[in-house]
Amino acid sequence: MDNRQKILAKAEELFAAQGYNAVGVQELAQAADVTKPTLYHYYGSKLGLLQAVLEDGFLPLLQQTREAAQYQGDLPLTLYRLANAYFAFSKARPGFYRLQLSLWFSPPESEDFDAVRPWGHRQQEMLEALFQAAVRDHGNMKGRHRRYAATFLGMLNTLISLGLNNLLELNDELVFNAVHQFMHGIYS
Amino acid sequence: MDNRQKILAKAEELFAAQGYNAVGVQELAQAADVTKPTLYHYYGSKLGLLQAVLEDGFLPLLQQTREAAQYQGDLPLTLYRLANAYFAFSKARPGFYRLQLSLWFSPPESEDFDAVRPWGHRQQEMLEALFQAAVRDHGNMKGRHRRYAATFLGMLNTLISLGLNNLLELNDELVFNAVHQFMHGIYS
DNA sequence: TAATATGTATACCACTCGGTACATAAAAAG
DNA sequence: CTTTTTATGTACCGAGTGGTATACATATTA
Repeated sequence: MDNRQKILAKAEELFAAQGYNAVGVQELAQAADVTKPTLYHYYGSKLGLLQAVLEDGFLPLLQQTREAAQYQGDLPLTLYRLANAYFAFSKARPGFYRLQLSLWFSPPESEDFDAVRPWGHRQQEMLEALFQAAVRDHGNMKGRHRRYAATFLGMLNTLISLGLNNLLELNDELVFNAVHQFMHGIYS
Repeated sequence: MDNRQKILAKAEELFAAQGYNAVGVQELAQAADVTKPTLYHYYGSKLGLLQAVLEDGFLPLLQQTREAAQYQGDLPLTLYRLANAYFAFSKARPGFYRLQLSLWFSPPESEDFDAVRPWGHRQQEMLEALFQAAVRDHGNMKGRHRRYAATFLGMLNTLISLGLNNLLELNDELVFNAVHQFMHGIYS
């Protein structure tokens, strides 16, 4: 593994464990067994490193969830696949998912939040497009696709953060129940 | 308003807007129109100030929600009152609620998280006691009170954070729908 | 009026922060 | 074999960090 990747991996690990602001560049370079100018050579700044970490995690997440979010006439099935994709990703890369969640809830005026904002929008857009497409078959959803997208992702993140803290097992039964409960909220 | 309160109010405001780590003690004292030793005179340390801010917010929150969480045989009604209490509080003190949420999602090894942890537990205990009490009338809930407490609070926080960002209006209809949906998840 | 807390200000501490100027090493290209 | 690009190390920067020693002012109490 070259220095570039070593830095990226350690950054994801330390940012997830201690938070972006709490980790110093010096500490980071030391943990990656590299000197500070080397780090700056590759990533330009601490914020640049954070952005690289986010891109490294969000690109595969978005790719995998986009595939699952293709609507083909069966909304519960699509949501089921989507929830599974999210759960699988959070299990495969728990550190990144933790980091991403904590950034998402960080204060709206901070530079950390600015770094996740665009990725949050891309997720939101993907989900909105899904619920928009489903309006054809579920007329009563009309005009609510934005709200559905936000609450669905919120529900998933609630469950995932419980899963990350071992308070819940993210198994098939849970996925089924969660989607069922969410669909019930749409029908009624 | 005396200096003590001025410091506390500014701290809540700045911590909520920029994050605990991103705000310096110097900056804080300046914003409260006070010198640094004055701040240390009252609160001892930056962490001590954060703890005071949390106590100042969580004590009334817990008091108001505890009253709403008294189970008297009607679970949907209790959850309805509880959700209303949470929503009302988040509207009354949006800055504090934001801060509390962001701390709750900050990395588990950070000192910020240590500061909210006990308050999170007290909320969790209150909700567990409620669902525990409701087991008498809802046998199928048995053994799941921990999960119900966590997911119910998670749902409320999802909605509240959408409300704080003006993506959702936290009105009576929403409370009704949310509780209804949650109860459906219990029955089925 | 004297003694005692309480509150506030000046000036400083050692340390860490993110970031960089500059020299050198290694490798690729001519 | 030289030149140029890419990569890494040494040593440093000014600014800001959380925190404090100490003196001074203002009340309260004896």
